[in-house]
Amino acid sequence: MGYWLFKSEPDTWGWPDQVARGDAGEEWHGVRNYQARNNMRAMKVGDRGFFYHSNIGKEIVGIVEVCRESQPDSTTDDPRWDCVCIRAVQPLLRPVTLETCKVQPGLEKMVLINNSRLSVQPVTADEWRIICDLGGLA
DNA sequence: GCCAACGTTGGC
DNA sequence: GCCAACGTTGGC
Repeated sequence: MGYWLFKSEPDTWGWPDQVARGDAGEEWHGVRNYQARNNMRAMKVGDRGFFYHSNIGKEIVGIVEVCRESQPDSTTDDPRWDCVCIRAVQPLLRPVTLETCKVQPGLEKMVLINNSRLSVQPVTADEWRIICDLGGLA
């Protein structure tokens, strides 16, 4: 299974918005960056992702699941852009802040820390486990 | 609110 | 194909 991280400004689309979509999920539209798009194209249904609040909070707040493979982005006619759908799975019991990630052994190489501008990022299985632990999930 | 980093655009 | 200009992102 693949692990990923999705960033969103909570002002625009936050974890509560994502939860409100329920199992139907939400199209992760609006990505206009090739690296981020390529990451989405590599996703499979059932892959897991962290939901990260940028700017406000700067913390990982929840876990999502990819519920549709990448398809054309409905918000543009530009055929270059497509995106997956994700649905909320569960919140972290305790959000994991960027600050925590920066000092946590094992997370030094996280894309979140080294390429903070990439909006859809891969996460390694080790990083996933460490952050779930920090977040209070078994 | 500022600014550094970085990706994209477009002229040549 | 190069590169300068520009816009956006996101931490601080």
